Amino acid sequence: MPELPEVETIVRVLRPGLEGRRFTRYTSRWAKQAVPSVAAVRRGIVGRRIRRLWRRAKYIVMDLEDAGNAARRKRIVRGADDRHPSEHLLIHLRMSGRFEWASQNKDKPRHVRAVFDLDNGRRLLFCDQRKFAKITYTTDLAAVTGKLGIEPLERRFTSAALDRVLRGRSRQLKPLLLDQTVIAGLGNIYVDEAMFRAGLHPTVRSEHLTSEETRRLRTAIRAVLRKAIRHRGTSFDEAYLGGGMQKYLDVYGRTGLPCRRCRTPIERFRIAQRGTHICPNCQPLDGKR
DNA sequence: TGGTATGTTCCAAA
DNA sequence: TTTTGGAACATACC
Repeated sequence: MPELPEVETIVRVLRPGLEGRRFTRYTSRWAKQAVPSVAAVRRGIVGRRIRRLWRRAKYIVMDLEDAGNAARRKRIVRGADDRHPSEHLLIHLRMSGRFEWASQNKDKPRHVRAVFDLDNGRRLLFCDQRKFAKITYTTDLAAVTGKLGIEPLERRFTSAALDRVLRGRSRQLKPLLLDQTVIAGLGNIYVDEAMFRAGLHPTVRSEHLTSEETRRLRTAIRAVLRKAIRHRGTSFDEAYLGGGMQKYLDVYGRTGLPCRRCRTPIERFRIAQRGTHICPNCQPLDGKR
């Protein structure tokens, strides 16, 4: 489910309830979800304060306060300080991970895989129908996130930067845009949406884009992500937050419906095992590419 | 019953 | 070496 805009939305929603709080208890109902292990996550986070909650690509990142006692301090990586905390809890939601605050006057949430208790008595539930999500405790953030590519909403993501990405290899455009080591945070929905906005066919070879097409693609990626964040992401079922972006999708999930721009029916096919949606008229594939 | 799913990773083949 | 395809992970829904 979640791509960059959904993860960003979740971080913004959770931040007031988590920053400054301390974990008092962590229990897991799905051991394989915890990395490196349930015990290691528990040792790493219980008793620790969450200094900051932020997002890197599709990861939810919690910076943990450095340990307060001498025994723990010894274990901390050298150089850790307020600006560069050395201990982190990372959550990757994969296909179906989601957070929910425990509450008595609601139905029991389904697929609860982990429970986090906080020092103010609140309880955060982590649910994950398909059990693909990962909860990682690490003292080496770069070991987890170091291979991720550029953040598409950062200033550094210029047309020139995208141009380098596209020309540095010879791949079909869509699989390249989905590659987290190249651009970090795009998923199947927003890649399809961005390519539609840019008028580009998903199988175009990346190195063949003109500089004008590259500029259009950069603008399209940023616009679609910003719009999705503004609408709090895309919801596909009742489970998720109530984001409203699905109302504004142009191609994803609109197979057979008329293109909003030219009325041509939207087509769906498969690239790299991913359902792919295009308007064949707005996203032509000219011969040589 | 079989096909599908918004993600990632690993392996094999080209 | 790079790119691509397939399977795996695990479950629910249509």
